[in-house]
Amino acid sequence: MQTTPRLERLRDAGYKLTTARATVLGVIESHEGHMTSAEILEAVAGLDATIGRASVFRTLDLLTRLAIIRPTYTAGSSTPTYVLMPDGHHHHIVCVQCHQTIEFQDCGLAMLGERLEHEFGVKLTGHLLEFYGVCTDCNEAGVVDD
Amino acid sequence: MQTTPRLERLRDAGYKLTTARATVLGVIESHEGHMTSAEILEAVAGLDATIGRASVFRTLDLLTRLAIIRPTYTAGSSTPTYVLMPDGHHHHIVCVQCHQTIEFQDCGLAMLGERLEHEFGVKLTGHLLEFYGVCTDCNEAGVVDD
DNA sequence: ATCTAAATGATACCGCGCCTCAATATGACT
DNA sequence: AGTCATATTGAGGCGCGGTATCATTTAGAT
Repeated sequence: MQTTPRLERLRDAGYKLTTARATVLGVIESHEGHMTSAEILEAVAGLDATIGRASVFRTLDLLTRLAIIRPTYTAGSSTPTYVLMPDGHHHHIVCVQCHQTIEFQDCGLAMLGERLEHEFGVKLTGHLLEFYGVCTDCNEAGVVDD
Repeated sequence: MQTTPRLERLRDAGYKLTTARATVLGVIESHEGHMTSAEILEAVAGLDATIGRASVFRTLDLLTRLAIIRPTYTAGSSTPTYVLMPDGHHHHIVCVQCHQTIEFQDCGLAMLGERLEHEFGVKLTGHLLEFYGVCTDCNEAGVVDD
């Protein structure tokens, strides 16, 4: 089986490296952005039709628990989009009008993270920082706001 | 109709102040924490049985668009929990094992926000900062991790 | 009081995500 | 390499969260 850094993380955590898991992770990694579960399901089915829906969802849950990906709300109230957190963290801006996301690098959060670990006795593995606002396009499109 | 600061925000944005909206917002405000849609539905039904499910979900969407609340996926991939963002922002730690959330105050993000506004030409209204990790309890419960 | 348009509630519907369980594949051990 | 225990899988069905529809009601302006 292939051996990518992220797959190793699975093994290190005591999980088996299976085709289903490798495929799901591969899909997300190659996309390098936000994907809905529907998109992931479709892409996985395209690569390997023998992989079942259930396994995809199970893998998504697993990857989430390992802080490799993170479900995040962007559009409707349902169906999260999954975002890859290459180094355990991710940062973006979400336009509340058009749901476009702008990713950005960052940030003085490592320090804050360490402080929190001591303060609350937790072991942190990653973080997500989301800003909300109105993007340039939507702003110009002219919402009667201010 | 009642007049709370947050309800005024609805009116200012051009929305009508209805019983359904006031009730939903009241439920979330009085809970002051994370609530699933099921919990909100139940609480609303308890207060006013004439309010329909659809309106509750519509209101949740509306409040989200106004950055008054924010859905976040703390547990599974489905069913987000809604968190109140009193001042347009919120910060918490999510345990990836038991899904407990620890809220904390913050943070040097105002400065970062301003920088981003200039850099990307967006108008920010709020932000959410989530840390992921393992809480003390789960850590002691002994996961074979390191 | 009147009027208009936004908002509501009831219901039915759709599809995401989960559960179950027998079959399979992984990784450890010999 | 072969064997074995066990985690994991895939298929399919199910539950339910969330949405669409539409006639009715309500907020708010005049």
